[in-house]
Amino acid sequence: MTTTLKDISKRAETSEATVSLVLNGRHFNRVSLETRHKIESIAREMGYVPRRAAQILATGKTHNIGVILNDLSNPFFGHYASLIQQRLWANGYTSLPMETGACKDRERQLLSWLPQKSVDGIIALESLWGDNDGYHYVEKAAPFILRHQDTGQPREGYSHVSVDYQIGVVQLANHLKEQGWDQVGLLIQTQQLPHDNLPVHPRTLMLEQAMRDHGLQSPEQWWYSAEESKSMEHWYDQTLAMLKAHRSINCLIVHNAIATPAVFAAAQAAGRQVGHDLAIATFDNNAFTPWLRPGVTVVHEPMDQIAEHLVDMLLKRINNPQASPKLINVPTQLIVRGSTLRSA
Amino acid sequence: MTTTLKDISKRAETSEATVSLVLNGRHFNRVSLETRHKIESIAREMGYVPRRAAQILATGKTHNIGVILNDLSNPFFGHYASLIQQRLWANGYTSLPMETGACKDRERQLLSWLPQKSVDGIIALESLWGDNDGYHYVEKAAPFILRHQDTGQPREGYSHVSVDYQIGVVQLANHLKEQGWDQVGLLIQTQQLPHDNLPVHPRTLMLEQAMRDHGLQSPEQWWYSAEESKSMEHWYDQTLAMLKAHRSINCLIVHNAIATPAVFAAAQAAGRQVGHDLAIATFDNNAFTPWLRPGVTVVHEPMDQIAEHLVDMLLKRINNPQASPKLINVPTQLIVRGSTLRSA
DNA sequence: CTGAAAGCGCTTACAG
DNA sequence: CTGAAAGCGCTTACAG
Repeated sequence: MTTTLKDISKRAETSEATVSLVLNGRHFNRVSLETRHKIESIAREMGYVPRRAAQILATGKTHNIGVILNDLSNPFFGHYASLIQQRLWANGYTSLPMETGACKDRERQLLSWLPQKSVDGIIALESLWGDNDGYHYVEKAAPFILRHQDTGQPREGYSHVSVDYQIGVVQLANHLKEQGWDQVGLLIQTQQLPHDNLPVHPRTLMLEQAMRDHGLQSPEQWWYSAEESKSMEHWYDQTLAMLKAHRSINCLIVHNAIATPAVFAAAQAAGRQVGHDLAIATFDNNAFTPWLRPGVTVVHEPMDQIAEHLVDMLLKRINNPQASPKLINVPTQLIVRGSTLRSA
Repeated sequence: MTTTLKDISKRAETSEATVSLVLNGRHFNRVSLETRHKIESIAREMGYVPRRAAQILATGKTHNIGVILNDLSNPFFGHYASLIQQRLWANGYTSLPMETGACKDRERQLLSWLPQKSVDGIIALESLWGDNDGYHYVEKAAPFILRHQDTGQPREGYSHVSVDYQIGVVQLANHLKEQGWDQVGLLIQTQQLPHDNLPVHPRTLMLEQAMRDHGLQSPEQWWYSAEESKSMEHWYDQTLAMLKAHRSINCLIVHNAIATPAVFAAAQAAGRQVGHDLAIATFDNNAFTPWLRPGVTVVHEPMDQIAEHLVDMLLKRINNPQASPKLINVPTQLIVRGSTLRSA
């Protein structure tokens, strides 16, 4: 049916080995120009494409990279998936984006399933926090790089890119204080509904600390589970309720830029005017934050740079597995737009 | 290193064949309960995971599906990637989302590369139109399903889901006419910069026809290449220019919902008020269109339903390759929101 | 109920 | 410069 090495070798009246060498460009002084041209033209003519599975089985290299992320329909992760795929492709690798759906069990399942199945390495975009020890065992099965937002302390046993929200969050608190926005309503995300020993998102902890340091008050906080945070209605309802219950609030900090259109709508419904009597700031810059009116102030992580680091670190690790794990720290940056600027 | 069937068969004192049968659940009355339990417990204990490549080579089935799409960072395609991945997964398949970057050559490359390499079938989300004949040859290599937006005429040689924009576009023209928005500025996307025999997007053609049928004027049109259409600045600049040049325009139709925040901003900059002296409508509903103020009227395609069709048709075709190709027509629907409603 | 054997399509020493 | 051969780790008739 489809053509194989053997087919080509027969027609070229040579051995499979020679065909393999030629087609993989591993003929230096090893194959005569004549047979080489012959093989190449026959391969082209027969439309030969090597069977991946056979190559993988023979070499032990898949040239596949698993990319673990929360949800492809979220443009934040979609953008990362795109950046990573392009960079991997340029290096001869294929990326396999796999969704966890913000489910820790599913993440674990993927993490244990992927390495032995069909990838040479794994990049994980941490969207679930707490219980970091779960990552330890992965590196034993395959090179593993994690992007996370904890403070940049080295973790044992695997490489990681730490996105430093400390910087951006302090810039934000400082900026809000300067502009006189001092009563902050927090719309934050957690992993489940709040209870005793609830895993709080690391950047939320940093934010609270920075606010205390700058004398910002927080009369009210709302917590969202990852599940709820997908519902724009939910953000709208809760924002509206918060603004109605606490007239003193003059600033909203939203965990995720995706939600800002609903938050803007709620502010309008509450009779507030963003930039006049209400500031709004958020995380995770995206395509529309500059274009809402007013534009949305954002603590931004440099996604292009991070994607490059993730890929480059992983490929280095694949080529040199016994090197010790590395940590790269990438600073975030506050982008100030109209939503936190006091207009006259 | 990692455990193989042979390792297990040795420890269980049986043959690889028997181990394979048990671990694949193909023991009916063929393996004794005793050896079966023995094998299962040893496999668990040794943490056995089958090598995919070996299975693929032996069976010829990859259980991978290539999903060809424009750009994962675009939430429209990201959402499709997510829906398709979940449904495939539920059926024991893995999806490989692959970006074309809106490049026809790249698409062609993927289309010829994937089948023989590592997939059992292909789902393509057409984002490049014209030159449809290019798809013919794919089906010969692997089952192939296309989602496209042409009129729902059967195409030869492969199955497809035709998203019927005719319906939604007529509803839109009708609605605009009713509301008295009759001077329409068109912000449309094309594949390259306009010239003689330029491939116009099928739904643009339908829209123009529907507008003529309803007596809507179009004093100005702007065309965007797929490349330009990624730039929000571009949409903003061009919208502003259009509104300034043609004061008579009282309605904008935007090719892609992604751009609407920039279009709204431009309208504001031009001193226009959406819902009062300017209507805005668009295609491809997304998470924020309901939440801009006013909400954005949209011609919507039912993505969940389409994703289900795509996956189900493909799996059927894989299981029954000699069945003749099918066509499913899915209607679009107009969702009316404030952006096209005349407010008092 | 179970095992020996061939085969999937490559790659890679190795021998010449 | 080239070929014969082993091997990657499974599955699947087939024979018993």
